[in-house]
Amino acid sequence: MTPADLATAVLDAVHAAIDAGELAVGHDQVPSEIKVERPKLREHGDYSTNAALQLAKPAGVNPRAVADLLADRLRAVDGIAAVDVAGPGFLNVTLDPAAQGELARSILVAAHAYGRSTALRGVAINLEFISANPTGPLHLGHTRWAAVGDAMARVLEAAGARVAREFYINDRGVQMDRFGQSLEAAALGNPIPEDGYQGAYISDLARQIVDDDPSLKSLAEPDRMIAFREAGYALQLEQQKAVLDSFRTHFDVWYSERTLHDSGAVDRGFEKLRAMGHTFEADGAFWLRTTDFGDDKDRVLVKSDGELTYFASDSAYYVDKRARGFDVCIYLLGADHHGYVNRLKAIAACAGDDPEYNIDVLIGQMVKMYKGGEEVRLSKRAGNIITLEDLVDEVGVDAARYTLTRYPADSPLTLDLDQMVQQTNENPVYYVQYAHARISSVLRNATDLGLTPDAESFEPALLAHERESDLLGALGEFPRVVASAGELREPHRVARYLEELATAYHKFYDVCRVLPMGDDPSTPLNNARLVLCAATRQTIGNGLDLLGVSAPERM
RNA sequence: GCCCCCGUAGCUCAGGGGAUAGAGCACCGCCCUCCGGAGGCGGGUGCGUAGGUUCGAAUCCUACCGGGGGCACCA
Repeated sequence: MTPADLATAVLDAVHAAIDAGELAVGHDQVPSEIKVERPKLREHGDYSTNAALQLAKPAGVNPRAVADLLADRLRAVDGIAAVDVAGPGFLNVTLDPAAQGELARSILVAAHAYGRSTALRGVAINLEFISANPTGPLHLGHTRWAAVGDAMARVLEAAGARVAREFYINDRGVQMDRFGQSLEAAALGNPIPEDGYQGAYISDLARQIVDDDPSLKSLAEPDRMIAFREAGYALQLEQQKAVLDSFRTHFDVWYSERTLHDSGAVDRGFEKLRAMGHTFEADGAFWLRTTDFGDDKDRVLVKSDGELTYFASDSAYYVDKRARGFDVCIYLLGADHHGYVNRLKAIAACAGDDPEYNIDVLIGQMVKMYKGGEEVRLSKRAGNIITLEDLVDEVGVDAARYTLTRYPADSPLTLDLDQMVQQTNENPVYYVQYAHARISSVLRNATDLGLTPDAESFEPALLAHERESDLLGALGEFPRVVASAGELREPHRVARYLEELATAYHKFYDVCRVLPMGDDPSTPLNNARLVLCAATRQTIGNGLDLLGVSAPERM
């Protein structure tokens, strides 16, 4: 019996009690989602629900009275061994060991599908993240979005959504020209312009461009700057793609801002917004009246000199995404963009969409990194940056991805690089991976003994040890964790869950012998525990996969 | 000035209204007669302050204090 099954049973009991006239509430007053959770304390049973506490008020009765009558009905449910009423009116449910152990078998049957759901089936989601300028290497902040964004995509896919990972290339505007000028200056041995890019990678890039085509240096202006700009753009974009590829973050769409303009999407976007009636002209400029929808001021789309603003691109881009068939557009932006949330939502509203559903703007906070007791600055301009590559070189893809995804993206993060390097073995990712490798080892040894987890002859009632029960309880949480991680756009919940699951396994392993001792014959208990091991390995593997972290069989 | 985020153990951080608030690191002990000790077990006067809502608040609301970030016909 899974938590979901139990929630259904509780709900059934509530409705039956109403039908029997024992509860004076309407069926429509019953919450559709009954909360069933794992109590912290063992003596509070396997599961606990506050259903009675919630129903007491509308029923106008003492919560314990409600709990009592629900308890009577639940005791009759198959698989439930005991129901206690505790505290103000909690229902503490203890499952029949067989009903609980059955979960292990069902996990083996579901295999890779365990944890997946259909909550978002049929929903097309556009998930945009990183979206760096193609003017430099990806830094630590981008790395966080790479890890979190990709994990989020995987979690949403696990809920049944169709997800496109999209990278918006900011390849238009004055930053690109500054980039070109910087490369040009470096190639010619001139000082880099004041407002240019100062990083050491600029001279490397300039050298490579000249090596590829020495004739660029002798071009006349403005062709020379443009040539350097374009060559640098191509190389830098290629480099970003390569490094993201090595980070196991694969984008489905690389969307160029230039393309947005060249394809007429901007005109189409304006057309749409004009048709919805939220644009106006004033002071020689063309505006979007975002104040109609909560923005603190209206925004200019076309400046009085005829130039488009960046906001014009944002607007057109959103309309374009929707026109490409996406139901929900999720943006993962850096903290420095938080002022954009309201105006992006206003764009959606101006386009006639529901800003509470069609658009979701998530703000990720900064990553600070300390090395040698001092903060490492992350400025792309300053040059002293930690890049995605640096981080991966030092700690590896698994540790980097895991460490960055185990925290909520909206909380500022401080990492000590020295600590990550020195204490690599202490990193939680190894704790979780170790559990997977440990189980793999047990299963390998089982194979050597001619044993294999057998779901057919599996006797679930044998898994009655406290540590086995705890482990089964942890395994049962996985689908709910994945579902809530998707709903809340918080993939870190999966990582935190895996740490708990790994702990439950290690504790089980410590006191429950899985394989027969010495030359002892294999017993049904050995098989039951092997099935439990296999189910745990499957769940850890599925969870790590959602984070894009490998599940090693040996370490 | 206006807006957003954050204040939880010595440090880094989890905790979507539930019962006695947790983990890792650091520190001190203990556990290998066979499945991986990268493990397990024990050791703690912590929710910034003050109100409010609730049967119940770290969680929701208000004010204040402290830290960070942001305001454009920039990109």
